[in-house]
Amino acid sequence: MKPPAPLPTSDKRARTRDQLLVAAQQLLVEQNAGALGIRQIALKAGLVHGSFYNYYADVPALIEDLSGLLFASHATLVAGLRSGGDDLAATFARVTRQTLRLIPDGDGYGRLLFDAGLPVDRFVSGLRAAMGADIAAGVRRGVFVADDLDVTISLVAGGILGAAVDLHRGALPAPAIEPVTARLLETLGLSAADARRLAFADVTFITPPSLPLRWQDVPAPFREALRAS
Amino acid sequence: MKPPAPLPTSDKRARTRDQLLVAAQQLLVEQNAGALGIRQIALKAGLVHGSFYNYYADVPALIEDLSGLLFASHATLVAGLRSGGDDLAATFARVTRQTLRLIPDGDGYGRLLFDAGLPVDRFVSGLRAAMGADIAAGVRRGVFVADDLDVTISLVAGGILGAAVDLHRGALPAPAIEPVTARLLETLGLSAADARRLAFADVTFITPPSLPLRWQDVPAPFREALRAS
DNA sequence: GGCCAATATTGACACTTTGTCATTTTTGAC
DNA sequence: GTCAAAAATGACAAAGTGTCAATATTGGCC
Repeated sequence: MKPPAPLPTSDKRARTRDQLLVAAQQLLVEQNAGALGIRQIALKAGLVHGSFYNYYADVPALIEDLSGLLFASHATLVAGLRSGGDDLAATFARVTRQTLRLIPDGDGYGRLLFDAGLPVDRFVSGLRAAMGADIAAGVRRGVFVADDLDVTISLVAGGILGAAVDLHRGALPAPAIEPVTARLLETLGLSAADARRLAFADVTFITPPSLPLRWQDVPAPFREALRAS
Repeated sequence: MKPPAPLPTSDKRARTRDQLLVAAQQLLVEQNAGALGIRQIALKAGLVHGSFYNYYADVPALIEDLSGLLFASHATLVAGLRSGGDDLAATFARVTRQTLRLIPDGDGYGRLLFDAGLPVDRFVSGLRAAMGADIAAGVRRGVFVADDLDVTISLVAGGILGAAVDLHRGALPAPAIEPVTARLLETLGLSAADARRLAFADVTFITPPSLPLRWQDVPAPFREALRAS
């Protein structure tokens, strides 16, 4: 079987692995991660099942890489939002709003995160770490007030996750994103007025990367820093 | 209903199914749900793998039942706490504290919920529903204040989940449970002083059911109401 | 205690999937 | 254009899944 021609190119390895990841994401639209099979993924990616093992040891290994890719993709987005200015409260509001906006009527971020059975540990702990650092910095500068920092971080990170889950389920409508952001800012010690002002401020949102995600679309510095495995 | 049949009155069926659930819980101490095999579970329960199919269609079906059992077990616990009194704020504090106490140094509730790869959807949405009803009732009675009920419920439910995750990971120490409870009560509109008083009140905790869980240990009314499929 | 139908268990079977690997094909640097 | 390294292939052994007719067990009834 044969012949299709020699393809152009350079990093064949990276491209083939992305093909596997793309195939997995397509299958995850209709299946749970637990139901994915090596044969299935490989065929969808245009490979014979034996070739899968050139890239991953087994399906969980691919799933973990996909989960890392999802996190890297979000981290890239956040980095873009963060570079806007150095007002920590305003940055928090921007990041929170844009993150929550990814969920509801979506290209499928919500499904990937909450319904597909991916391990979201890395995502959640990464979110907590990044946000924890920002909140701690805000407290040091006097922008935020928190008598018990760890408790505040848990509640704020949990609140964002809870809102995301509810947005995905339809238990919260999309217009609730700004009120949620405002109340989180209050939890961080801002006055109700300031919280509202920041949460409802006009902002231009960065367009998020569309699915399916590919490592090749992740800027190189992030790719190297975050592709753990 | 079966019109023509001498009905079995034994609980052998229920006992064997509980054996399968127990075997699965034992295996989940060291394995992910995705890695469980029918043969493995059945052998551990003292059966041949073919017998498994008398009880569940496949492993995901058992896992779902286990997830329902976990929720039923918690719901039973909460019902016991709730019957204490009709002060909604005090009840909220009791339920939150006892729920969070299950997680950290545990018989394994934390692992089962957060690490074993069980689908926690039912648990999370059940928590949200029960808590949402209580919060709404509290708002109606003037015990709680919430301008946007859905937002408040999302943030409070998410906060509890977030704290549970962090307790399980060790990012929050067990003594943080009461401060977390206090801040959640503030989110519900109580004054800082009232929140602290309720969150730190002396209470006698009900001892939770120990693992492994069995449907036979769930009181009959809850068993019937919650054993979905 | 012993009988009997309903029910549970068994083990063998066909089928699917996984993981390995020697071989063939493709790639891209020279 | 050549060639060593890298990737893809397909056939295989091993393991798991799901089915089912046959066998064993259970508990109600006398």
